[in-house]
Amino acid sequence: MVEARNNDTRERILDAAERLFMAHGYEGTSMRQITGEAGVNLAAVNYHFGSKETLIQEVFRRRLDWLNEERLRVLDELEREAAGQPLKPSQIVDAFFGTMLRMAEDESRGGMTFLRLLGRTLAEPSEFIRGFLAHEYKTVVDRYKEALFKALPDVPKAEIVWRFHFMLGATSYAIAGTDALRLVTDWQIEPEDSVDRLDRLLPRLMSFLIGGLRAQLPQFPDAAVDR
Amino acid sequence: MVEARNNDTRERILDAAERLFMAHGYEGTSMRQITGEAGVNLAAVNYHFGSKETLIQEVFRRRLDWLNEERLRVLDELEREAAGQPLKPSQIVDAFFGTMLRMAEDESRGGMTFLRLLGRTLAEPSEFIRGFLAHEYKTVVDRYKEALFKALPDVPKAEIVWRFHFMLGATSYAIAGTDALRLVTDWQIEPEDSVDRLDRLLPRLMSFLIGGLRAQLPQFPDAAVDR
DNA sequence: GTCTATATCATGATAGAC
DNA sequence: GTCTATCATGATATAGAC
Repeated sequence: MVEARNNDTRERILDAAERLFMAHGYEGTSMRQITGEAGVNLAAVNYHFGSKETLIQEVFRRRLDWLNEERLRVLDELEREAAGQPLKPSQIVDAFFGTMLRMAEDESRGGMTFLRLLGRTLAEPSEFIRGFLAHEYKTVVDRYKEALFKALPDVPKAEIVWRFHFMLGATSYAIAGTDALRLVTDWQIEPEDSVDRLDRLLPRLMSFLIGGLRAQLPQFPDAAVDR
Repeated sequence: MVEARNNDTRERILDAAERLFMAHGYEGTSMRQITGEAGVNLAAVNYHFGSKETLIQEVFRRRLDWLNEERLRVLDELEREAAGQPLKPSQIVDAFFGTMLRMAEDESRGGMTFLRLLGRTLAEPSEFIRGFLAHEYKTVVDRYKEALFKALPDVPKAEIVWRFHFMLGATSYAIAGTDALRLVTDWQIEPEDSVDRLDRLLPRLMSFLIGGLRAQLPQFPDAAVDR
């Protein structure tokens, strides 16, 4: 809490916005709340970011740039080591989802706050948010899809894409960590089973995802053609 | 579109609210949008429902009452037929998630619109919404948890609860059917692989969920005790 | 760069005529 | 039950002094 008194304001705004968007959503958070929590003037947001839309984009960009580069780096590394052989599905799943979850252990990269924001936002209705997220993600998702195609040559590609989709959903939901889920599930949790214990969540989630990814292929009730 | 000219207004409001909340979220939808689309007067919402909060609760209650009763009915039926024997996990999963997805084939029960709204709302940040959803769901989730405990006696209960949680996430995400996902996944979809073809989605999702539910148990890296 | 003050507009809700 | 008119509030954004 020293040093560059300058971009301090900028960072304080981003931190407050990250936390509040996580807690109340984009539409549910006002600029007054953000500047109030950041302890800066109301006008500072527009000065530094231009608009509320640009602000949330910056909130994501600040974290996602690193995450997606890291995901590509890890995949490159795995493929280099494999020297042309297909990877194990569990390696790919861990490189994509594990890297994301482990990021939450690093407070300087947003910690659980950003992870939860990300989980919630993937289901967010605002079109422009989903739009730029899709753009941020496109390259990395394409690379991972290709890796999965190679790793699972017997599974139809459409099936793999759907299962990627299901894995994203299970993970987003798990990391969104809404209180609703604690209520819905509402079990007597032991401390080591808490949502916040990422070291316990990660192996659990990985088992589930890999089980789903490698599940028996579906039996369609009828080879019906288009209606 | 005739008959009771009276509660017609009420239904029109509920229909419009359902669609708009699905498309833009709770905070992102205004009463003016709702009454505009419903073709009724702005004051009608407050007259019929009292407030925006009560309105969205009614939007959900109208559909969830039936769904959750149906889920209990189907589970009762399965347990009656099993006569004390544990059910197959796939039967339980289908009774819970399959019943939900098949509801979307019935336009008079909200169709895809309500299904998507439901998927998105489970990750919604607004506390009061998650609060009453949790309340609506509590009984049915408890019953299904018990059924899963019996069906999978070798799997620790905490593990089953987590996997239920993951299944909910994968399903919510799949039915939320955001355009973002089409972009993220962005494959050349064949018509029969479209999000809207529930008859194709259901078997796919079931395979994935059951694969995840029955996956190998996780290996925790270290039997660490509390910090 | 940061502040105050304010412009402009949209929101949820209600009072009261019909 | 339905309408018009309006209130009170809070929203995003900006102009202009310091």
